[in-house]
Amino acid sequence: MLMPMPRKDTTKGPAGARRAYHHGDLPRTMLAEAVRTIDRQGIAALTLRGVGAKLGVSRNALYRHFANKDALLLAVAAEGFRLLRVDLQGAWEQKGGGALGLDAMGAAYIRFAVQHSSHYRVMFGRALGEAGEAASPDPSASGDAFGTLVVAIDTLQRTGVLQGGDSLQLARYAWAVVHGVSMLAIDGLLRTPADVEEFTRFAVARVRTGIGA
Amino acid sequence: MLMPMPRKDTTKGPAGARRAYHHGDLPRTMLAEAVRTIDRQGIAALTLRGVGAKLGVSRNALYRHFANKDALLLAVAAEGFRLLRVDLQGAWEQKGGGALGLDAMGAAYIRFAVQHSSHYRVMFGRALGEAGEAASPDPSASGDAFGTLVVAIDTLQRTGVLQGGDSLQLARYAWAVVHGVSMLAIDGLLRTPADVEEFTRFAVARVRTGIGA
DNA sequence: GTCCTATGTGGTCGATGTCAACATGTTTCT
DNA sequence: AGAAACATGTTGACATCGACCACATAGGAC
Repeated sequence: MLMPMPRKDTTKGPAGARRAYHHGDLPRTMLAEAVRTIDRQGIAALTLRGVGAKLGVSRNALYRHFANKDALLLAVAAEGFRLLRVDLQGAWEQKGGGALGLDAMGAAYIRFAVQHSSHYRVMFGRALGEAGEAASPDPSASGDAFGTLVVAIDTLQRTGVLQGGDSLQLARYAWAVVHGVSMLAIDGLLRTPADVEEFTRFAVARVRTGIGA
Repeated sequence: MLMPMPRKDTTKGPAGARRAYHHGDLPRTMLAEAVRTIDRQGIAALTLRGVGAKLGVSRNALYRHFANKDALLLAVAAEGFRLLRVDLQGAWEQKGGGALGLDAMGAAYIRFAVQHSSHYRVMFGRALGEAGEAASPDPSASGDAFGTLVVAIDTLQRTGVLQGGDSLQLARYAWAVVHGVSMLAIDGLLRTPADVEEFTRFAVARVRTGIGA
């Protein structure tokens, strides 16, 4: 039962592309299953044994691809930051930058948090080792996403769309707002999706006013 | 070893004040110990056995005062919301309300999050049952703290200090900002206390601009 | 074919949350 | 005062979980 994932395409593709030993890219599958579990039952319900079982694989299989449970969560967070960066960048570019681009980034951020709430919770929920320093994904992956925002704001300042001043401070402010809004949305203080959308528009507009666009 | 806490003051105070059966208000002591542990080792390191040991009391003693571990964390969160409400109210009143009062509330919020980061993480970290509905302390205790903010903003609108509009939206916005700033501060993206203070001033000022004071 | 490495499995251990049964201290009722 | 009722703390036991270990198997290198 549970069909050991008949994905045995032993693609002997070009050099070094090692894949499909026994199972067929377990790491990615496990990561996806972890996210799925968190989505449906919460972080607390995530168990290595459970992930293995769902994939028709024995418990310890995971240890060949992740150092431990924290590493798995860390991978979820990293994936989240990567996806977030892509979304932000996409929103910015689709609007061709400018003030509209900044607004779009804000909306995209919040939309990401709502749609990928599992990723988002892991990214910021400190479910990982909360010793806090070495384990934190912020400097590396988060930096990518945050960096996207900094660059955007910096661009707006140089093109005169935004007032001058410390671009890092402004970026931090924008980040704090969208993050705060995301938390409110995820934690259910904004009931309906319509509420979320309306408040998103409200907040994004206030940021523009506050930031001086 | 571990001295069973020689706090046997059998205060037979006035009516009904039941206390000091065996230990001397274990519930409060346990709550404090839980916070202390989280402060020093993180939420993940909080264990019922550990709390019991530190208090010179066997593991299950806790179960006479809390339904389970989640209940203990819930109590921490509830205490946090209570303390936060007091701080916010105090800041508002000390400045005699007005725009200055609102600024003071913002600063007080962030200061609370930084100084009581353990409480704060539990309050918003979803370390509790993340099924999310029944367990959430938001409607009750958080409502108290959030309500303080709503009342303040409503007052400012009626006295003409603040522009009109949906006071609930404005309050949500302010909340989102200070929450976002708090997260940045707690997660170490603002290195020094001076950084935190500076960014707090910056953010509070932007909120005022954005909100239209 | 043989060796090496990558990958998956089962055994086991310690830690943990929780339930049940019991022991002891405190209050209340008569 | 004595008994009954209750509050509080303890020990025993169990299931679950993360993690380590030794072992089995698959795939490629030579």
